[in-house]
Amino acid sequence: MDPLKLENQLCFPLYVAAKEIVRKYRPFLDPLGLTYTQYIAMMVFWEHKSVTVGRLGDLLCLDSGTLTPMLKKMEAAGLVKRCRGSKDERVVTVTITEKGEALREKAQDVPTKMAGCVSLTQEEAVQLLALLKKLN
Amino acid sequence: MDPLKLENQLCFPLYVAAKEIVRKYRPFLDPLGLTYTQYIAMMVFWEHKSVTVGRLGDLLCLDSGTLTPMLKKMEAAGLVKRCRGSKDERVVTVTITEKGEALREKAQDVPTKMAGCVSLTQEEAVQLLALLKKLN
DNA sequence: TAAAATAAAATTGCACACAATATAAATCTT
DNA sequence: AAGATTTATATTGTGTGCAATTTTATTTTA
Repeated sequence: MDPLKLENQLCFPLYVAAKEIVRKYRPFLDPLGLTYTQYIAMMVFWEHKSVTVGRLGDLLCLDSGTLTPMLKKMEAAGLVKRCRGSKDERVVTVTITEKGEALREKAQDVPTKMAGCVSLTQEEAVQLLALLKKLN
Repeated sequence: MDPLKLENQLCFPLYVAAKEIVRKYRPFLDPLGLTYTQYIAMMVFWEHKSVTVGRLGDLLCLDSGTLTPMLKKMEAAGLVKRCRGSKDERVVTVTITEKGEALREKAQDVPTKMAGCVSLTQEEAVQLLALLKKLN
């Protein structure tokens, strides 16, 4: 068993599967005007209404180098507002707008549609989730 | 159970795990002068010596938009050569160089080092692999 | 309290990743 | 065989993703 053979890697199917899932989201997210990364950010906003950039980064495992430009685009799209904190001016708090809230309705059926694209049973999904968590 | 909550997503842990794995490779690949994507490409060259861009794209699930610039960098680094086919001039065949072959020695212990970073048993790894394959 | 250390975002630079389009060559079709 | 179609890469444009650095603000420390 050659450990430097592509087919013997664990990382590679993981890398491919992650890209594949994002790709499968596209047809459902395009009509909403969201990328996958913006979509998971919106999930945070739908749940918390308002979070700092740092907190968002912790939740999404993304740094400011990725988030700052993306949040500016989302602000330009009218989905969120970005405000410097008054108490601590280093902090930027991002808050969902009415338009962002409204998008939630249109996103409602995305998870169901995606579930239809994934050929795993409920049990397998749970198992996969457990293994992925253990990986981190 | 809110299907639009981040914590209820299957995709998100997958997306995070994939990024995390690539991140864990960095300290081992940096000394070789390879990125993760270049590393998996080198695995193909170590195995096949010579492949077309198209075939490489099939194996790595990457398109020419990603491969062409990367292969040019790898050529500039002296790891591979790119040659237009003489029989069919549309085809570009990429061939590993001596230097590319030599890099294999230095990469030899990367899989072992990585295995030390992943907290999965052999059995769990097999299970994960099966679930990921079913996902595609 | 002034200087040093720390912290939060933003910026910069590089490397993907991929859709869409362009280019050029080979193949098919009539 | 000329035109249409298909095929293999390359190019373009947009959007991450992250390390490293910078900027600005806060906190700690001497």
